[in-house]
Amino acid sequence: MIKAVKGFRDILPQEMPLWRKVEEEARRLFEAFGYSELRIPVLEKTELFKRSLGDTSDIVEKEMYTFRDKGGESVTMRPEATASMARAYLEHALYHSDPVGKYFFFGPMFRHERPQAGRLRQFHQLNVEAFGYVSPSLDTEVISLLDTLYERLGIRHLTTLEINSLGCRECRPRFRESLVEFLERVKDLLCPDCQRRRERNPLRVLDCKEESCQEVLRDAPHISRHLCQDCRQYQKETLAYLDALGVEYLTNPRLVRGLDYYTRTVFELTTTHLGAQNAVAAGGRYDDLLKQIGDKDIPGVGFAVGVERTVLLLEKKGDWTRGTPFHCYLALLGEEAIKEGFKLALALRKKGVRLEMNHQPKSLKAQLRRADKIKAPLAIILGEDELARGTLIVRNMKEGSQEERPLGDLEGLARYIKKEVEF
RNA sequence: GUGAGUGUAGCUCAGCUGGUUAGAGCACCGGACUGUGGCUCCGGGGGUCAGGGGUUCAAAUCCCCUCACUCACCCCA
Repeated sequence: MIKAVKGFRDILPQEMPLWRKVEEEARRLFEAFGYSELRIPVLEKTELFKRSLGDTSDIVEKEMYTFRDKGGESVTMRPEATASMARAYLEHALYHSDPVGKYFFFGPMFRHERPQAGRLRQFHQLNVEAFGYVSPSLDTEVISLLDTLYERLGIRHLTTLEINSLGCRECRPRFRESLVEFLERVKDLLCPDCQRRRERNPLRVLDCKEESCQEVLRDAPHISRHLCQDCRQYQKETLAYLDALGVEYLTNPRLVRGLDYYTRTVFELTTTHLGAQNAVAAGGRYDDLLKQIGDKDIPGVGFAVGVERTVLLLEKKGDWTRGTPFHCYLALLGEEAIKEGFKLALALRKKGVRLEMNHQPKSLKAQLRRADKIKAPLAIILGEDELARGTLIVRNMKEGSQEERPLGDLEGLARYIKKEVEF
């Protein structure tokens, strides 16, 4: 048997209601905040991600689905959306029509990692990006949007919002330098993973989970002490806005994001309910990203929500899902009735009645059993006897009562059904 | 890439220290009730016991290899 590719999964009908809930709530909210939907392609030139994420980031180094297309060009299935959205923004020169560009996107991402609970090779993200302004209130808008989304979904209480500032192109290098210096001094005390991180991506040593490392890091340089005056003021204002809005958060000076392009504000929405995976959404400001992939010095801020992980939280909370409910089941007996009934089915369906019928001759018992199984509140029975009388039977499955109605009165029947099942 | 665990029906699982034709519940189909669902009772279909090799008179059961899945490390949404 041919099975799905490892790390790629089907989303079955029974899961769809929760997916729709997330997508619909997100769309409604994003639009309320002034963000417009933008669709980006699955495939991009590999160079885009190398430049934006950083050559030495894990994603670029070992997790991308990269291949040469028939023209010999190296292309990559997007591992994240921010770089693509920035590319689209620049490519279409959208900054000309409006100083601030606010966009959202929903779609699959691809990373070649070993799958485990809450981690897939194809997974979905909802992205929000605001290009054009450097402003604490814009950062706050974006963060409060994420906060509100989870609030609306009823799972904000299962998560924690953590915030930090990574500094800007002025102060971040200085901090990095002093951190590297510090790590050099204590390198023998670090775990083997951190030995590697120390050289590749020193900031990441900060959020190592090893207790021994955290012990050592107690004396490590603090990012907050290295922030320049502007960054310090920026963070202060951002936090003040969040306080004013009543957004609950924790500042975490050890919070570092895995992608290279972040500057100043970074944040993560984490949970303890997803096994080893703790991030359900994350984002931040990236004032140097657009310059790296285009030539425009345009700042941006945004976040990505892990949709699978969000759906898992909804399930954890106990949201239950059910399929599309039927309004009516049509039971037919005898060749003539089947012909006539098929026409009736189409007419009712055109009027919006969610109607199911059988496509194989079956006993009335079997047909009603199915009507019961799919929880249709009404069943219409049309057999040879009714056909001869020019009638049909409408049976109320809950009450067990039924009545005979004229076959020709389509309008009346449709009205009756709508009244009975209230749709 | 590294480590650990698990593979028996569509699903959840039983099958003790090897011993005839491999089981249950749920689900599915049907009958009891020739045209009236749910409840009950009865019956039915569905398995290369993940695959391959080995030990043995005999393997779902013991050993080895492979594969798949899961979880964790790593990384991240």
